[in-house]
Amino acid sequence: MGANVEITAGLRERKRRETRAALSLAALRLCVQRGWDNVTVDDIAAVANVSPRTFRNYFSTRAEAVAAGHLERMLRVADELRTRPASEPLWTAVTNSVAAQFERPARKGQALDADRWLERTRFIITEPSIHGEVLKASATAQVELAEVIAGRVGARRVKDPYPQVAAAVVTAVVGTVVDRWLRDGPTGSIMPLLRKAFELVAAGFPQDKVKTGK
Amino acid sequence: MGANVEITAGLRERKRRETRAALSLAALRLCVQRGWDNVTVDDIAAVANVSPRTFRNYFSTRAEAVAAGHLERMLRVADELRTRPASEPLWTAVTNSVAAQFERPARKGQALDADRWLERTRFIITEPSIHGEVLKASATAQVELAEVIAGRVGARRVKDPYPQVAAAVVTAVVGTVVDRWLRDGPTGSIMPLLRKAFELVAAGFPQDKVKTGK
DNA sequence: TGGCAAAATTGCCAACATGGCAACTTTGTG
DNA sequence: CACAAAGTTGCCATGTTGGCAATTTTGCCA
Repeated sequence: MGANVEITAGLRERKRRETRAALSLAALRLCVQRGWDNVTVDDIAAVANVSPRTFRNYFSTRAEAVAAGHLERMLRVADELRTRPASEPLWTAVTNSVAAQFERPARKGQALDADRWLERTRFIITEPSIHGEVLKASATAQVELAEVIAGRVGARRVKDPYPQVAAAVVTAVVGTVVDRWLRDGPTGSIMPLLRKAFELVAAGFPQDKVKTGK
Repeated sequence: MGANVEITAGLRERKRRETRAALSLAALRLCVQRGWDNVTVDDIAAVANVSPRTFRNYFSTRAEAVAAGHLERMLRVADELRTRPASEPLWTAVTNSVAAQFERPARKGQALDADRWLERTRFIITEPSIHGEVLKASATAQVELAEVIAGRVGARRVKDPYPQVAAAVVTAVVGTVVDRWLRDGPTGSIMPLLRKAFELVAAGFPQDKVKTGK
């Protein structure tokens, strides 16, 4: 359970997801374009072609709507991790799973997409008004992440703190690295930063003579 | 700079802090007592003896007011860490600093205080409506924590990811441990849980044969 | 000490957000 | 094809949020 919730469709469920996605996207688009303070629920609902009241059936706040994309993304990290070969060391697998969700979508032709992706990611991570919601979304996804990790390392006994703590660390590292990456002009790939950070984690944050790489 | 902001007083500043504290406390008290949904800004302002408009000069949302206590607490963790002997290993120092802020206040006589402290802590960590704000508060304090850690391990070079990542990990571990502690009937001290979690961190989350303690 | 500029408090208020309720539509199924 | 379940919408009462300007308090110095 929990793996691929998307398998089961059913027109009803599908439309629901579409509406939700449309609202979330509309919210993000408008906020990036006009700025957080210049977007109302009515605006979002209008763009998504539903009534303002319906918006509220899907999200209780604008912030939640905007952060929904981030939630999805973090859930995809967990999903990605699930598909990684068990032979891979945990932190390697995690690094790759995260990177897969935070690399620019250079795939489909247009470089325009990459720009917009960056613009949106930056907005989500940067805008103070939604920071709380974003962190909350991460925390939500973290639950699933913990389950995946538990399955991966083999839950030793109930109440083994390992999975929970490891998942929390992953969330923390991702937050820190993405933040840093965005600030220091996100020119290159985020991979090096991610790798370095998880190397630190894997090494237990050595305090002594140990030099960090080169 | 940053160490003890409280040294400098000035009547003005002092009163400001008092008012802020009074509002925050009033908010927390009322919310614990009546439940999140049954408390309005007006109620809080009334208890704190200021106008509702003044409340808004200090906090922009109820959630922020309630989470203010948590922010202070996390800042105290950073302050505490600053006073720890540099000889102490980082994770030991951190464990102690955190524990100092999350142990029940068994000091001053009344066991009543301990109960109320637990009740409030539980509310802050548990109530979904403020979860985002609490996480945000942690993130805010995390900045200071990173500075302290940087000073402690000796910031190698600018952009050294160590302090930021380590601080993020501390925040993550604290969140996870406190959560777990509260759920599993917070009968005893939180220390063992903290210690175990930071041992995991220090060990870099071993995946192989290594048995975790006893 | 008296007086004043800066800071804080407050009232007023318009625009939004939030969520309960009930009417009305759409969807999937037997 | 009829119908129960699920989804959408309008209506609306309460609260929230923050700008503006009037009023009061505070700290300081001549």
